[in-house]
Amino acid sequence: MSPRSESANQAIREKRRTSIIEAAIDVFSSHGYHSATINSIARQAGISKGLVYSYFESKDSLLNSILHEVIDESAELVTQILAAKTTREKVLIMLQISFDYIEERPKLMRLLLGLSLQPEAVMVIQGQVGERTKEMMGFLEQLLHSAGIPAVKEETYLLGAALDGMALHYLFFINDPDYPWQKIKATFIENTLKHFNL
Amino acid sequence: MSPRSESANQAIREKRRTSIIEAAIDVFSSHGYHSATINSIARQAGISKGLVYSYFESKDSLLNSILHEVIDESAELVTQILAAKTTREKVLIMLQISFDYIEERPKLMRLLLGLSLQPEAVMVIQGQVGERTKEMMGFLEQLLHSAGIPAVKEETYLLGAALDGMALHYLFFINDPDYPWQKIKATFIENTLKHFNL
Amino acid sequence: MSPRSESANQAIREKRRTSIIEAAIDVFSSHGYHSATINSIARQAGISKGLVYSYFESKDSLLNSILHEVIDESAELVTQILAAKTTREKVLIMLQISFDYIEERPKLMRLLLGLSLQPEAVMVIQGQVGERTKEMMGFLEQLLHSAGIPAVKEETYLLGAALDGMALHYLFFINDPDYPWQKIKATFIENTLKHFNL
Amino acid sequence: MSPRSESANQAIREKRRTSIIEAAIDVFSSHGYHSATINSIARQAGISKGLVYSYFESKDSLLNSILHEVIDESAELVTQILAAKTTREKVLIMLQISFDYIEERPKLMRLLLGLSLQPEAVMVIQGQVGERTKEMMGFLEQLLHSAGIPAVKEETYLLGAALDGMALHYLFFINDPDYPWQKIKATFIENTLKHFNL
DNA sequence: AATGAATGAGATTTCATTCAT
DNA sequence: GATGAATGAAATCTCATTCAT
Repeated sequence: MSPRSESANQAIREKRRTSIIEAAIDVFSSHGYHSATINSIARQAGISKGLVYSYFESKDSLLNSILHEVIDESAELVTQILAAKTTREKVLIMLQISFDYIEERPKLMRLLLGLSLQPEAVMVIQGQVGERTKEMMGFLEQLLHSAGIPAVKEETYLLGAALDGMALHYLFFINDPDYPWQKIKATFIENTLKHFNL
Repeated sequence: MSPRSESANQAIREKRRTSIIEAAIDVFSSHGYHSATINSIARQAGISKGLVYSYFESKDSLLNSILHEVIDESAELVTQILAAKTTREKVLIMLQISFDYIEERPKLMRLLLGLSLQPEAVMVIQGQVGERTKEMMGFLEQLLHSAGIPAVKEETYLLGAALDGMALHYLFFINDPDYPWQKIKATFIENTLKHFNL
Repeated sequence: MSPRSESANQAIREKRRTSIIEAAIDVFSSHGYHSATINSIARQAGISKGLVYSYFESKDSLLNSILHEVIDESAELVTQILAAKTTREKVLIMLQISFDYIEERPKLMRLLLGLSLQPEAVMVIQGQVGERTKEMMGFLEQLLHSAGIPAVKEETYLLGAALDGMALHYLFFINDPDYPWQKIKATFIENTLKHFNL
Repeated sequence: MSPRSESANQAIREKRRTSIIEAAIDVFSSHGYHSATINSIARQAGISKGLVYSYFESKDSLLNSILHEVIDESAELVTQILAAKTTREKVLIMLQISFDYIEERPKLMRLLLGLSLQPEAVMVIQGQVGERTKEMMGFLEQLLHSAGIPAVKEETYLLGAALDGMALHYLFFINDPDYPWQKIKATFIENTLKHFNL
């Protein structure tokens, strides 16, 4: 029989790549980058460890690829926020998107927060997580500024910190049945709008 | 020469133990628990690898001991807060103590936040960080409750999340000269008191 | 379309086989047998990894085939030498053929010399390189003997060693622009003829 | 009991270092650098593989250390040759030392010859083997020049090649009981002196 | 016949832990 | 009590070989 067609191979590779990345996010997230082993990532993806290296040069490069995907995704989300008309809507959508992200990609979120805590440990990352965070803060500042909020700089940092704190707590308590996430989220949104007089 | 007295020995051991724990917090904090090596901890403490094992059974047990010390320290801090008279004072002192802790023990803080993000990574820890966090939240709830704040549960979680978010950001931005930590802190305190009508 | 004729297929296979062998000599020679990968040999031959295995059972067997080809080639060369009439001519032709071989097949030469230095490295080879060398020495001895050279055995070994040393140096210095290979070669031939009073 | 004294440790380390280097020369020599495994070197040295890494940063660095030792040794030998008075003596001593080296350190010799054949394979080495070879050639040239030999350059290369060829053959045939090494060596010396009219 | 995705044994390297001194 | 030499399990990464297509 003839060999697989070029496009069939492309499809296989694209699918595998995605499944490895998902598996890696999962394992990096729960064990941390260094404790996670390529073997467990491969097992999680249902493949052999050798195959991981056919898709990613190294463990470092695998993490790097994940971060690049994240950054690309983030950029897309920002455009959604900018599409809103009033400031109130912009802030609301921003909050909504943030919480959606936390809820839909908790593992990715945990990975990013974990990496942001160990700048020296994971050399490869270096700027990347920092860059993304700063861009986010810049965007937030612009948003608040356009709403005419005084003391913008401090308020930006405070809002950013509050959002990251929410994410941290969500990840920490999510399996606790007594944790009233929906209510907390609603109260947070309410408090935020009120705080900014929106 | 006469042998060192029993009590002198004890004092030396205690001092050494503390210095190993400090070194471990330092190294665990910057490299992460897994990547930190006993060798580098020993070097940091100015002693030999072998001696670490005369004080702590294993790397796991060293981390465990750190956590116990932290928990004991926390308990002490709580009593300070309870000593205040008015609710406003209690909240103020609580905030002050929290920020002092973040500023004075950034490495410990980073370690704790990192551990809280990776529940599966270090089996031994499991409950401990969680226990401490929950105790903190309970205490916070009690505090807000005594101040007659409505929606106490949500507000407690929100305040806790905000404080952890502040810590996360402090650790992340602390080396950035443009980061206005003092102003942010002041604004946070102001906002919080205002939010609770204190 | 009609299927390719049997003989056309044969021709294609033969050509392919040769191209794989040439690629393998190239890669084995520059990286060493162990470090050479089937992948790079396939790439060098312009085909896929899998196809190499349709021509050769294994990496070992590929090396083996190379050696067999070499041995067959050598045998041919020997007949050329024997065709010469006088001893002087025989020696001259032998030297000429040796140097031609070194110059035209430096990669093969490097491979053979390398293998001869590592008897334990590649089990399969074991005897083969040795056999060939001994045959060569036997032939050389016969040649010198027929020229009435005294102390034939030692002189044979000395001539063989000198030729191998020339090859070794040629391979080592060939990229050095100051290396006067042509002059060295001429002087070697001159010295040799003089040494044997030819 | 008190820990080992500083000097006792020094002695242990020096001895081990030497034994690892000897084992490495042995294994590198017979299997080639790439095929040789750290495990087999460790086994040969009677230690665990981990200990090898306590003495040498990497396999590369182990090879590097061997080469440095070789280069240092070579320099010493050269001084011995220069101590001789007449040219004849110098040449004789040079030959003697060369053959002694081949006979006493056959494994090292095999390693060096093998490395000289694979300049691209063993990156670490890069210049080193080449440097040493060129220095040797330079020294040889000087020696012949001082003896008033015409066509010095070619004769130098020829003598160098002959010596390396002798080494190659010695290593190849040494286990063959019919190989008359002593006679070959004597004839070589005789021929050489005669060739240079010494 | 031809491809390259996939596997897994095996190599290098790291490091928690032990133990002789 | 104190040191660091020594071990070996485990992690990262490579590559010969297989096999579905």
